[in-house]
Amino acid sequence: MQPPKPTLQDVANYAGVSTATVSRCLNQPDKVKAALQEKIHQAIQVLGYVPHGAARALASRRTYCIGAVVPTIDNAIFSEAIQYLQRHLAKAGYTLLLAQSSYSLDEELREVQALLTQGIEGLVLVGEDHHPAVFEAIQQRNIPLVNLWTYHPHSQYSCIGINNVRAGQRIAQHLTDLKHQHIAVISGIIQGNDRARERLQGISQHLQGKDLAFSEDQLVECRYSAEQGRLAMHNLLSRHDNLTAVICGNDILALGALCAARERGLSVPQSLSITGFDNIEMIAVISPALTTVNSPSRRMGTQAAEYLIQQIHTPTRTLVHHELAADLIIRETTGPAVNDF
Amino acid sequence: MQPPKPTLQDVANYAGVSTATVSRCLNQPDKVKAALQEKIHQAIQVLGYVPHGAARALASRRTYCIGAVVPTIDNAIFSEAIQYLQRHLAKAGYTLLLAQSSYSLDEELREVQALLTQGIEGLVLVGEDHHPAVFEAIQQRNIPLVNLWTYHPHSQYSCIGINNVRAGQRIAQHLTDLKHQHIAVISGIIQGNDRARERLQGISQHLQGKDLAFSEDQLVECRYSAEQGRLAMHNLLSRHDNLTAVICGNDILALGALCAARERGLSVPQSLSITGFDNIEMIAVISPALTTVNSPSRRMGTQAAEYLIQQIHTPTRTLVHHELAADLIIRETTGPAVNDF
DNA sequence: CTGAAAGCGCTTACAG
DNA sequence: CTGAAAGCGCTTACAG
Repeated sequence: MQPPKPTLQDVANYAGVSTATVSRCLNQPDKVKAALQEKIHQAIQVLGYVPHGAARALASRRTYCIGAVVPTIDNAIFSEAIQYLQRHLAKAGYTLLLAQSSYSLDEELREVQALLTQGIEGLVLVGEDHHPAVFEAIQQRNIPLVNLWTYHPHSQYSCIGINNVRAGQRIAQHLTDLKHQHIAVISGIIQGNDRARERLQGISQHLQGKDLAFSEDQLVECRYSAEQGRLAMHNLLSRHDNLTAVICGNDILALGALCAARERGLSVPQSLSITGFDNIEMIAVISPALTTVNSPSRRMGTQAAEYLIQQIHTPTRTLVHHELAADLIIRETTGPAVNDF
Repeated sequence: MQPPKPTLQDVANYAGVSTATVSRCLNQPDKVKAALQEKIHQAIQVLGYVPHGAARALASRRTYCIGAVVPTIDNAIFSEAIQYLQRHLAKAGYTLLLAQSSYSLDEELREVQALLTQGIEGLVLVGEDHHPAVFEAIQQRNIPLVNLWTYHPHSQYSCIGINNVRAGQRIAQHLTDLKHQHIAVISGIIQGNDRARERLQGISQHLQGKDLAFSEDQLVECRYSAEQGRLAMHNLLSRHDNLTAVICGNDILALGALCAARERGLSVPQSLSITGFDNIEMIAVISPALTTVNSPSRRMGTQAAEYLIQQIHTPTRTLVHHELAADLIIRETTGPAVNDF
């Protein structure tokens, strides 16, 4: 039924040359006479030859694979970044190996080890916090690493991302500028998520700077889903009757919060302001359009690819600390506080 | 600086055993004495040994890799399916290799060839239409294949998906049941997208069955983005002043269409009904909540994993044709037609 | 239960 | 420009 898959040896035999020549024809065509190339390509065509990647990788000590592990692919900002990362890597002849950590650092470590086994030549992770064994393994193999969505100018690892503390401060400031004094937060799970932690820190710092208390009962942590955001909002609203603004950890959460406000007959932004984070495409076209902070996902993907490719091509392991803008995008869900209690 | 990465040989030397024993210890631990296992694991620990996947794949002729190529990862239905596919494969010890085709069959072929080079043992694609060379290559290597999002009971390839023609009919029928007579369609690009083509076909068939004309000027094709949907809607609305319903190719397009209707002061569903497709999470929590058709992405991902794993474990190449329900989900964007012209 | 040895399918100095 | 041959790091009958 199935003829065993042809090997490079088969191609060589068919074309009447050595395997070395076929290999060169594939990898360094300029070193092979045109006439032979012709013959060889014909043989490849006829036999339906497809190179054996593992054999090639073993012999050449190159895999042309880059690994990435993101918390989840099922979040527009990550899938966008991945899309651009992959596209950019492909242009340079690299393949992206993608894994998910589900926001668990232990899971991330396991995925990194699997990627290492696959022979990745570069790695992109999300955030600054990782299992120590990740750093060890990467360093031992001298593999370039870049952390996305985080910016720490003095980190000993490369990063391309945003200043999350500042982003948190900025969104909080937008609200205090509007005279809000009773502000709550719906955050993603902080555990294992340094971006969420730092944003919350920024919010908390800003509020304290304004002499506004920010205590535990003004915070709800939940998974990033619309339904969770909706429940969290109901929760907050029934615990506090004086809230005028709610900061959400991402846009999906904010959409759920918006839904809850609607269910309670609270108009946004007249009686309640709501903010998101990420600026995913669709929140601009809904009504009311969501005030949010832009997450430059595509640029992160593209720049991560550029950095890694450059690092692979040059032996020097120079770090990069690149801060991208996290612009506040004011739309329709935030307005002046109504402090009529 | 960097000690060269340790090989299995190094581990064997350090533990004072042969490479065969280390290999067995890793792959068939029950065949190795506990005392030796202890020693070997210690050696692995100390040396920081990570197996060389390419060498293993070459020697064992197994990669434990499954390939998938989807049009784009940046679409919730595909990323959800991929997420579940990956999770399920991981449980069985398989790694997912993911690629994107950008809705191009030629690009899909290139990606499949790259995956073949990587040594995939199974393949999942989206849709029924693929480059002939894809089928040839897959067949020559006797690799199990499953097509997602499509259901054709007599296809010579396995499929797990929905009946797109029927789904199109159903959504059109929902509208004609509501007495709509002037219906337009905003579809994704049909070229290279058999799902979109078949859904459109279903819509068109149903309308013709009701003696409702469906001509070219009632159709706009565009990329799947909110902004494109918005523009398409404005386009349709300025060309036709009697439209009472618009069927959109997916939820994102529908969100854009909803935005355009709002911009023109048309209330939905009072003066215009709008439908989506896919049932992505967030469209349930916005207002008005979108009427749509459910796309069982997660189940497709899970079932594809199950099928491929089973096919890899058994030599028989039995086909599966699995139809999943594409339920119509009626929410707030559809209502009775106002035929007051 | 363990080891010696062949071999998986390529690439790459080296020699010509 | 081309070929013979070694070797990449594993696995797996085979023998003991």
